[in-house]
Amino acid sequence: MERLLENSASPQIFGGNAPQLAADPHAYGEKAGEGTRWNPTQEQIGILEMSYRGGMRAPSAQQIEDITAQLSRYGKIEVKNVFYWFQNHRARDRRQKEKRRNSLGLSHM
Amino acid sequence: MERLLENSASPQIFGGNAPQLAADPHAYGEKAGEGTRWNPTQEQIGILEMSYRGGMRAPSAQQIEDITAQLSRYGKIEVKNVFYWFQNHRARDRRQKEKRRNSLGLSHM
DNA sequence: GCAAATTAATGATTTATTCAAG
DNA sequence: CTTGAATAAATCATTAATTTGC
Repeated sequence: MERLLENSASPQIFGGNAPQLAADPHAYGEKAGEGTRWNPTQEQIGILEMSYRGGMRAPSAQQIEDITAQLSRYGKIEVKNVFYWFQNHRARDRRQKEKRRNSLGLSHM
Repeated sequence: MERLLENSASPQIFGGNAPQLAADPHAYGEKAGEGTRWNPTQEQIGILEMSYRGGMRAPSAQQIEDITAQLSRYGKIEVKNVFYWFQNHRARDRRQKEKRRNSLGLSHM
């Protein structure tokens, strides 16, 4: 499906060099260690969630870099992974809340 | 903060009798079977937001009346509710946007 | 127990918006 | 009115959990 990726959903935070990742199922394992998506460790997830619960929602470029540096202690990670993590977490958190809100009886009348 | 509400924020749209609307937080709900504020249903919110996203920002008196008529299908509502909804929604959007902008330089470590 | 098959989570991309420069 | 900057929403794609048949 060749995503081709024109890097649109990211500010100048990670410089615009979008990674060209392997859409081809055969492409893993052999080569240059590239093409697999970031797979966060438990420590990384823990730190990210603590930050989020502590109120961090849309960290600045600087904050993202700091977090990335901290997380890289526990495994390979890039700035864009942290950026995406917050984006996805916000969106999914919000969707859960909406769901909850709807499930409370608000539909009478 | 004494707003006292000189009906400055409302055009001739609802007949000059600006609803007296409680600048005072305590003023709702207590009185004679009237006075509870509008509590929009999910359908009403959905329609309003669709209108807003469709580009409607400061609807004319006629447009407001049309919308009110449409929304009244889903629950009790008045023209002033619609007028205020747009006013508040514009302001809220603007504020959220500002906040996001600020968060780029903001750090609160 | 163990993989293949299926489903659930979640990382990464694309699309549609927003406000407000110009 | 048009465009720049920056998402958030929606979607796509891949990985992990799990279910299932042996």
